[in-house]
Amino acid sequence: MRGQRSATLDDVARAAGVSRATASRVVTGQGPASARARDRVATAVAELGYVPDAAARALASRSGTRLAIAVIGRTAAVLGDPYVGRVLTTAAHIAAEREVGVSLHWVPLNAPVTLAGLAGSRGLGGLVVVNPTRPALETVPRALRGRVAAIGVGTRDVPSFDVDNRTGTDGVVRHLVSTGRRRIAMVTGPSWLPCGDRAVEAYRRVMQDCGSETRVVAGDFTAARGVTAAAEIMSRWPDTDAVFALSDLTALGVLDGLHALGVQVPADVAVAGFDDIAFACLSRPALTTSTHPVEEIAAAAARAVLDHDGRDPVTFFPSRLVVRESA
Amino acid sequence: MRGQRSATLDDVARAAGVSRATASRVVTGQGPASARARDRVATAVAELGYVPDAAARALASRSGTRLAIAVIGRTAAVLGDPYVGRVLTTAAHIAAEREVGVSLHWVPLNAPVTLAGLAGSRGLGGLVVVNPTRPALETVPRALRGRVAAIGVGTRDVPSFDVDNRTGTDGVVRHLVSTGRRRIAMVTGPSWLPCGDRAVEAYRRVMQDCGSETRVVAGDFTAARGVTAAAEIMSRWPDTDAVFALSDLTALGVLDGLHALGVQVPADVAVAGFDDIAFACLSRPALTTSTHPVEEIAAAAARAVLDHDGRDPVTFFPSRLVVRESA
DNA sequence: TATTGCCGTGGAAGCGCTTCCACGTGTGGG
DNA sequence: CCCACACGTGGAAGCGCTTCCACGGCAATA
Repeated sequence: MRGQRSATLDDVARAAGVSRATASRVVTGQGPASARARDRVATAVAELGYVPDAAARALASRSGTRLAIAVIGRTAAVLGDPYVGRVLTTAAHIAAEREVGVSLHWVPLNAPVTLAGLAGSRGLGGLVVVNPTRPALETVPRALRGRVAAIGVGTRDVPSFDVDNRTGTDGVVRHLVSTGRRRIAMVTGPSWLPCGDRAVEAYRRVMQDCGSETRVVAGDFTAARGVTAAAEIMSRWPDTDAVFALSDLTALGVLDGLHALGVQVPADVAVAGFDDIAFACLSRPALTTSTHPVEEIAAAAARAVLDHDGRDPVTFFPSRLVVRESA
Repeated sequence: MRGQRSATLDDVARAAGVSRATASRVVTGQGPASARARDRVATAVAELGYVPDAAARALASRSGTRLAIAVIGRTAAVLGDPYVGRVLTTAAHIAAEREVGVSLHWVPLNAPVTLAGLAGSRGLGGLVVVNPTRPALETVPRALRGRVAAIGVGTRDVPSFDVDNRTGTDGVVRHLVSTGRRRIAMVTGPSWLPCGDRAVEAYRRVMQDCGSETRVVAGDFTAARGVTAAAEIMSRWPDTDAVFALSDLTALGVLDGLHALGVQVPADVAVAGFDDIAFACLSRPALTTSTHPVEEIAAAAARAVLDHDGRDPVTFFPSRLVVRESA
């Protein structure tokens, strides 16, 4: 068992009988190196169990070797959300392809911890901000601009990637109308997330087209809120015949809340969600919803920051209606 | 608008009219500094928008400022699993308390990418390995030993934290027995995860105690597997009157598969899961299960590596039976 | 007034790595 | 046979930061 100190590149170079410069070239695979040198260094690396120091490497090469994901949100709940899990999974994949690490940051809303501190910019290859708010985005250090992308919100400040929840909502609500529903309530997302506005707008338009009043209650994308929202809606508008929630989690909660109220779904009230999460097809009745290609979106964002390409400011990914039993 | 290069500590020192050493002391808050110096440096920092470079800091101070979470698993699915999301949430919190970052790594089973490469040890304050396999654990660089903890598996190699799924399973299966079930099938976890062994053992013991045969099929903690497992069980042992799955996700899938087969739950077959995930109470019928204090476990593991305390090698957290409608 | 002690400070030495540059070598063409 | 040109190599200069150490100035003590 060797001493405490872990092996450095100098140790490797010495063991291999070459200079540190040569050892570095071999280890990184950059620059010329004779077969002989390559061999000896490789042997030494294996023998000493050498692992390059990420910090030193980042410092010397002044290049990013890390993809940071910052999740903005009011509570810890956001990280428990399957949505974030899918984003992280995807990011981890893209990062693995590029051989960069992923760092994860949870930024509370109205955070004293800003994205600036988070970044510690050297060694940061790119930053993907999930559900950014404008103030949060403004704390991104200047040096990083151009290596930042947003997902979950369409903003023009940085390249953004999001699902097209305008047409998605349109599709769902029209489906409800086409099955004879007219008194349709909507549970939105949290008010600090502007992405819901486009959806609400789409909903209003359809309601207007068929001469119905709008029934909007604020949500927060959680299942718990769905339960209370169901009660709220049925007490404010007892003749409601359909509920559309901008999140499957919430829709599932609505299903539960309605069940507790003794309301039959879809016989009495139809329920539809948005996202098409894995559980959507496991609920009873199975949830009608609209897809949300989270993986595609996250991959696009991760690639955008890592490749540093100057893309269109906002990209919307299409959402597709999935009709199951609940509506 | 200042030049491209972001401000360094030298810039701050110059602007404040002090030496770099003093500036460093003020910024880190370590070491003596006069009120005057503190003031001037603080002003300069604010003015220049200075952000310390994490890499350089880690390199110079040779101290860890990052908590790494490595998730071991066969497919990307593991990261989509709510379990991992909860672990990450918790880790992010603990890390935020300690003012360290979190990095996330997905390590495929039989990974060419080992935990060694992941670590790039400098700047790593600790490593929590989720669902470690012994080979994976062996790739952890020596320098890191003592700053590594495992969760999701009880291993003696490093401090480990896991739910006590032996007594948890015992509780669930005895509950099934107490409600008159005798022909109970079990869907296990993935075979590469040794943690399931203790659970299977507990199940076998109860079955033996009441003179029933064991009916075990291998699972993988996914809902999809639950659907196929239900079909498999009902065709192999048509008289089965209860199914216990070691994961709620799988149990939910079993519910779905049984429904497709026209089997009534719990009338014909009782179903129970393990984990008590959020969706457990949203399914119809609501799922009977046993708790899994993921947050507590993850917090304990994160604290253990960050505080570098020499705790007991294996800690099991108790699981509590939650009876709902499905069993 | 001379001596001891302490505190705030700046100089300088690295942390482990990448990369520029200059320096031999060995090859091909003139 | 000599010059040009590659190519592989080692020396050395940093990357931005922390921290050791020695130094000067001040107040407290003799």
